[in-house]
Amino acid sequence: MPLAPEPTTEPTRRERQREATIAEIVAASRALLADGSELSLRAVAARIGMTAPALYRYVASYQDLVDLVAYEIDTAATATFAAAADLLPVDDVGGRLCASATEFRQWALASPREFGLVFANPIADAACVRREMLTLSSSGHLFTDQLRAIWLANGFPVPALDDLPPTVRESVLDPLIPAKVDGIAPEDRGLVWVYMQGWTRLYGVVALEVFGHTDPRLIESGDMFVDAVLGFAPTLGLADDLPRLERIIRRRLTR
Amino acid sequence: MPLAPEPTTEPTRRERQREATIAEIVAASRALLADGSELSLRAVAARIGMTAPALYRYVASYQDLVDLVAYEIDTAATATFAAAADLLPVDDVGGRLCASATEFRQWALASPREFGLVFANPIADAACVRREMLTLSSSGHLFTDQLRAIWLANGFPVPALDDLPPTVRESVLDPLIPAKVDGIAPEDRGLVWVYMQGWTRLYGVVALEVFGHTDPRLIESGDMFVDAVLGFAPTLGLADDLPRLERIIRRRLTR
DNA sequence: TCAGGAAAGTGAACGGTGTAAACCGTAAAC
DNA sequence: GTTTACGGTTTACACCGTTCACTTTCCTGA
Repeated sequence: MPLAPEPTTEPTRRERQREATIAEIVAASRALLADGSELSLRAVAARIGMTAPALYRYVASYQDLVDLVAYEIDTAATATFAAAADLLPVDDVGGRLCASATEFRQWALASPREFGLVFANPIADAACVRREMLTLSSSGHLFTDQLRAIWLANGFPVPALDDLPPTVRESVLDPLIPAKVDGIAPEDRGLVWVYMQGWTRLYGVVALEVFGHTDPRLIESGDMFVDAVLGFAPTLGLADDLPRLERIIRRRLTR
Repeated sequence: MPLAPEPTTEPTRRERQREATIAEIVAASRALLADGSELSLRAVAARIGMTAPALYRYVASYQDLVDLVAYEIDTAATATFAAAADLLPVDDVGGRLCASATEFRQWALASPREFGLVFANPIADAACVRREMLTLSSSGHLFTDQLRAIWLANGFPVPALDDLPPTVRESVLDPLIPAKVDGIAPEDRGLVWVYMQGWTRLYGVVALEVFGHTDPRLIESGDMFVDAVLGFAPTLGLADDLPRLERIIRRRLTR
């Protein structure tokens, strides 16, 4: 019986074909979501000229399809968050974070269904596959990277490991969340805790706005979001930059 | 043709019967959710010994049923949040808010589907009925009440109307969100803005935890939640009370 | 008291969903 | 060149929300 195929061998013809079909499935799914249609196996299958049961050759279940699509959407969206930051100079670390956060918010409001798929999909009770999906989420990597850039630039105060609750210390030393911590020395891991605090607040406003559980006029004006971001900025040593950061944020709000 | 029936007339027999059936529908729906089953018209109908189409005599659509159940769940859950506060003396205004907030969090984690129904149900695109549901949400009333109690007790600083962005000023003067503002003088309406900030942060942690998009160990320990609440407490003039408030919160975490 | 009518409930049906099983042709693998 | 396994279809099942036609039941007004 053959061992696992050569790791670095070129993909066989079938494998390439299979990969292409999967890409087609994801593309059709995203197109459906963008159209405002429901994401369903039958709709996806019809769009790529197949019958629904055939999809089970590529996807174990409907939830599996959702996870796959969510992952792809997340990486694609993260690319736009990064692109928003790249419109600013590399040394404007605070501005870049604000730009990405704002782009995140704008994306969420413009694609609430996609946001729901990626960021409001219960992961709690599911198996390890869905858990590891969480740690692979790329948007988390982007924001941790940007946070670290800010910290490297201005050295804002970060809690010492000994000042953290035991469970928090455990979590920042060996995180189960999407975060690029390999480049952060263990004694500086308090930075990850700051990230979690910031992510919680960003997620809070955006989820609140997307689900519409707040005054629509404040969603329209963006004041609630601006306040949330600027309210956290001082924690990152950006207190002196607030007016400038607000301009950066508001510039992205209207487009 | 008869006008609308006398407003204060006692309900006729049919009306009482109808009311009872609606209550039965809600009870069956809540029982389904509590069992972990899916909420469906057919399941609800079967549980109360009816067929699915009969439910349309009481509910206009599935979404309408969801809204109805969500409303009832919200008021029932709010009662438990209030009960948690009532275990503390009336003059411990800060402790009471912490108790209610913690009870809210515990309830959300224990009943994620109910939480999703009430607090993560898109309201944006729907009609006015769903909008007004938002302004009727009772949990918002509880928290605004408790916030006002704190403010009356210790008079923490509140932004002046003139310091608020125009849209925010508009929103706090004539709010479209669940908030009991009738008893708050217009010049003190900055308090409502503080409430929105607090609600945003509370909602953020809880939603993040419920959806599992964070380290499960931090959900288990509750450190993220404690940090979020204590992080906002100073805004409410409770900076000197943090250790005591933390004890109040943690006491409710484990049960 | 009795007829009329509205309200409540049933059954069948339509179009939709995810999913399982049986089946088949074709392309890859030995 | 045979064999195997992959990718696909067809059929079917058990659900779902919703509509329609029909019946039963109960309240009401003359």
